[in-house]
Amino acid sequence: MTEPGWDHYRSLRAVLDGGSLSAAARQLGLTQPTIGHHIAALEAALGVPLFTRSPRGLTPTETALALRPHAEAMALAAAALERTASGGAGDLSGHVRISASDVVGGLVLPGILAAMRRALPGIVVELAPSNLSADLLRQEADIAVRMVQPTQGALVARRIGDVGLGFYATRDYLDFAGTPSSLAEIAAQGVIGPDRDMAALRGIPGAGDLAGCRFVLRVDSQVAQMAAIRAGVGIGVCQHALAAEDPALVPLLPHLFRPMLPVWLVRHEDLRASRRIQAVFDFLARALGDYVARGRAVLDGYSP
Amino acid sequence: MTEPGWDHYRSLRAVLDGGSLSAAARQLGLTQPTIGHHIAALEAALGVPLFTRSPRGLTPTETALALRPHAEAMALAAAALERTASGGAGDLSGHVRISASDVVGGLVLPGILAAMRRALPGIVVELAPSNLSADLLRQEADIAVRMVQPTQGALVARRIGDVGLGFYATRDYLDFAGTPSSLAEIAAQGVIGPDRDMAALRGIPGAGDLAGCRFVLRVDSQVAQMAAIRAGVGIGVCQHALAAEDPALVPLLPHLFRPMLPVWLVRHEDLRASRRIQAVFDFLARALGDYVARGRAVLDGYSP
DNA sequence: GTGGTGTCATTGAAAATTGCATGAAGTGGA
DNA sequence: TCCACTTCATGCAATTTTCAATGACACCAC
Repeated sequence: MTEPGWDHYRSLRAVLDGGSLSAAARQLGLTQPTIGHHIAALEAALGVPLFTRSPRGLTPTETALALRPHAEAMALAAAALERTASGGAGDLSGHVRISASDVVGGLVLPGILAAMRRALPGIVVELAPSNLSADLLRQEADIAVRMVQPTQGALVARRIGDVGLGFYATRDYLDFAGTPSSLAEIAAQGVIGPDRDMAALRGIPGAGDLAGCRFVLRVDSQVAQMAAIRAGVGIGVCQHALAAEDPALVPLLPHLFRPMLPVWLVRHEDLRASRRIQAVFDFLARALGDYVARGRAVLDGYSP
Repeated sequence: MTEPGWDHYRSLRAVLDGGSLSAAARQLGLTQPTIGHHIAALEAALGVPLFTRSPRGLTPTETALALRPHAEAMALAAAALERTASGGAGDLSGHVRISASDVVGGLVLPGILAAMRRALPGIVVELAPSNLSADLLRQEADIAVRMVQPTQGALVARRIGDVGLGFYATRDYLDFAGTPSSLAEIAAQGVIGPDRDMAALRGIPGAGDLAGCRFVLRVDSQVAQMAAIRAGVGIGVCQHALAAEDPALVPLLPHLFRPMLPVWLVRHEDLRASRRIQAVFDFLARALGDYVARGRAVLDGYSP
């Protein structure tokens, strides 16, 4: 048994991903016989078949499925390597992959990234909206914005501050449904809330009140919640700094209901050597700091 | 720029590891010109030099150092893949890599593994003693025994139970130094404790008393602590089930000082498909459960 | 049924990779 | 000073890998 090279693992991953030799060949820019050779070589080295051939593709055997997670891990590491290599690592250009929750990624970061485009013109950002937090250690992103404190040792985390949340609705909606003047009235009137991801609520200190509310619309995507609030569907929860950008939104009882979310900026410890990632990290830290401060100012503006 | 294949990354890693083309070639079973070609190809693809050549090897540039962690991650994933492939994944043979703290790996597991050798004769175990806990997500091990609850999402953890700790010393030592009859006397007489890794103490519930003690010997390795206790250096902390195996060891105040450590068995969520790892996991769970029960019985035996 | 589209397998030729042998150059010890 | 030993670089031959073309088979729509 001669040890197969890493290129063979790449082919294996591509076949597992595409479901056929041809698809894998297209994905890798090779040809179908080449991939076929790779798989055959792997099977010969292992002495076990990895796929059952059929005229409409390859079906992985149990063995191949067991190998899959490791092949995926290799692919992620390779992608991260290529990202790092994309700039000279010494100069400030290349790709940086940022992971953030959907609200942050969809509504907060765009403005910040626009400014970054001017400050760091060589940087190409890949934005990965995701609510999973395991993706940094798996190399799926270089930098992450998180609303919970990271607990893992291999990560470098910087606490940016806290964003305040509050109830908001459009003026139109309130004219139609009435403006509630207590938390009980809000609970009775109903709010826009999460669907299956009730765990999200538990993570928000001070948001216990929400759990007892009647929900008039349930969506897990907070971007969708935000859109629903803006469209006048009802009352919902949103970040103060975000709400302040839309003059149509009216704050409700900002002094009775004031949960706060911590904002953490996280990156892998090993990525210290990359000036590019450091630069992006620092830029995001400053910009998110401004964002957090803006939110605080908005909240202070609602004098009791 | 034509994309380099994964094999080139493997060569890069080997050169970073070995410090020269020749060393890398030896490591990979290739020849020096071949590795030279690979590095040259990578440099051409990146447009940046990765190494400065010298007659006594290659010195990595900053760029190469930035790529290193990702190349290492690929190597770990490849090693994990090969481990998984080593058995048919369907049958119960092949390599399994287990990570555990030094006491567990050095003193507890050997007995268990001896039994496993009979129960699962096809399994080859690689034991990696390490106190770092990040190594599961990095694929450095398939299964880990941990004394803290894992916090990460992608891991499957099973709580085995709690092991009790207590003060022990040899009869010889106590005859010479006197047998303390209170925690204060132990603190005054001095104990064998950790060196720089004081953080280890904080993780042990109920071991706060230790922090105030005078230390007569400081070693971070708990195996070394154990050896020192056995050799009659002084009083030290050790697991009841372990101490019970050595008739020379005498328990001290087992009812006044009784910290407990949780035992967790952890594996990667993705490795569900591997019957081999599942079998080892189950075996370890049972055996460690017995070990924990034995410790409890020992403690109960010390009637007040 | 029939044509179109997808798949994998096989062939032999072209292209790329690898290895061998050698040269040049620096280091350390006698 | 010279020799032994290490390193990397280079040119060329041999091997391996890759590709293009083709055949065979299965499925779906018409």
